[in-house]
Amino acid sequence: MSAESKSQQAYRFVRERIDDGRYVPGYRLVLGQIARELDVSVVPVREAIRLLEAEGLVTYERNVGAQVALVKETEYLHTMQTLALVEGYATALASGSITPDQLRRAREVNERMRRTLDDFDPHRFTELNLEFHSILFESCPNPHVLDLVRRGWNRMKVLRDSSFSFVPGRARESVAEHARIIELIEQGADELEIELAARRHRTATLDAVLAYQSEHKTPATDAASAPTTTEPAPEPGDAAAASASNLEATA
Amino acid sequence: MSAESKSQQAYRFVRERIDDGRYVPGYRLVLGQIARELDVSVVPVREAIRLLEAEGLVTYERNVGAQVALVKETEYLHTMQTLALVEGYATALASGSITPDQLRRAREVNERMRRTLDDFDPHRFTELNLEFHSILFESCPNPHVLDLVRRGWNRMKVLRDSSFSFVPGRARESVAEHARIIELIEQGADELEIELAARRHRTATLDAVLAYQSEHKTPATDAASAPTTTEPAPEPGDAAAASASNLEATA
DNA sequence: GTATCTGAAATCGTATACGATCCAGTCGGG
DNA sequence: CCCGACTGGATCGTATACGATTTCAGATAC
Repeated sequence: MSAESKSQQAYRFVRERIDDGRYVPGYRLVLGQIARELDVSVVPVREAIRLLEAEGLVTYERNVGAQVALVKETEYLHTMQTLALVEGYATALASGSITPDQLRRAREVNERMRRTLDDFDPHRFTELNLEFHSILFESCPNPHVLDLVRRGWNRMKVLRDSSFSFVPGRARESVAEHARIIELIEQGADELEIELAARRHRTATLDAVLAYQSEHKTPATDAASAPTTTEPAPEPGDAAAASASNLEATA
Repeated sequence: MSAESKSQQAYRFVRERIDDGRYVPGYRLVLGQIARELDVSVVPVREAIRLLEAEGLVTYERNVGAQVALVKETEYLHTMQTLALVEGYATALASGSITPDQLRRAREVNERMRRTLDDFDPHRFTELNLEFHSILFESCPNPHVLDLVRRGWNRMKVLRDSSFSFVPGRARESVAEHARIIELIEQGADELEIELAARRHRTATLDAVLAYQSEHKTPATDAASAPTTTEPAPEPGDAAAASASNLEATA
């Protein structure tokens, strides 16, 4: 009768909360508690948690439990680097079969991004940015690569609260680079050229973030470098609290 | 007391059998049966199966069960393409911090590969090939990328029996390309240059496979195009049988 | 001969139960 | 005062049990 199994239900339940920030990094995921909330038993919840672990969204220790993954600065760097790689490639692969309508939509979204520059809203900008890039690689014929891109974006979501990714002033350049990429695709540039342009676009953001960071807080402390010994993890009670601030513009 | 949990035990049990070919693609994985073999209950087995599903090694359908993933020709192409991408990048990233000892080992392994050419043993060649490439990217500083490379190799293992990947005569070129890559790294070439060389090395193999295939059996039928309706899946009894033949040289 | 129905067997999905493990706080010895 | 052993509570890990779903063989109708 039920369209989805309880383990899938549990997966979506937790996943949703990680994605939108209700479960912040470090939040402890207690099987029994989640099971009670969902009115299911612990077995499907456990299964869901293990899947999330396999995706890298939560960490897990035997007989101890799970928590939303805590990430370090280097983790952010590596994720972004990988995302630059696969997304650039996906964009290049898709460029061969992109439709005029997709190009039109991409231009339009980028135009909307440009218009937000005056009255800047990082949250909105990030949303549009995701939409823009999605359009560019949505006709990528290799589902493997697309899957890797999705993973990269998901990972970035978890990193949202790490406060590494906000760089004021980068947005304007970003819009210009978007325009450049569209231009390359329109004039039927070489796939490798498109790939590298898209990759550089992401790498530039990464560099900007790192530069901004080393400029503003030189010690550049890792967030939660030793999650087991020190305890920066919020307790079950204040999951909703620590979120809702600190938005970013990973453009 | 036990070093590993039963779910991990079950995971390794099945994984091992998929990797070495005892469970061929299409082999039906019955929870209760595996549980009895391992003398555990079905719960940890189920968990293991779902993890394997998340990795793409098995397919799963609700209330029906799991089987070792059946792959099509396009799947092989996409996997190889993705592997070319991430492995090339991993190699380039690692080239910056590669040690003289690693370079020496790589040269030595490639030399061993060259010596097998006269009395060609595809199995041995493939082993050495894996070792060669592993050395090149083992000092890659980005664990994400390395993880993607590992996934790619694992996926290729499942594709082993698909008979797409054997191309006589390609081995010699492969050894030469290996030498070229080492040369580039030694002379401190640009990272992008190394990346593209390593990528082309893989892409060339892919092209060779496709060419060989279209030349020898023009219809180019997909293996098991509709696993649900037609039933090419071997039954539990003959798991050990269909394997042990048909080795490949994915070089 | 083919198509459809039906019931039993096989298999899956999850609730429940209970032992195992970990953690934090307490107590006693040094 | 500090440190190690002890203990209670919380949580995890898995065996077992049972209902739900699928599959398939055999029977029946056409």
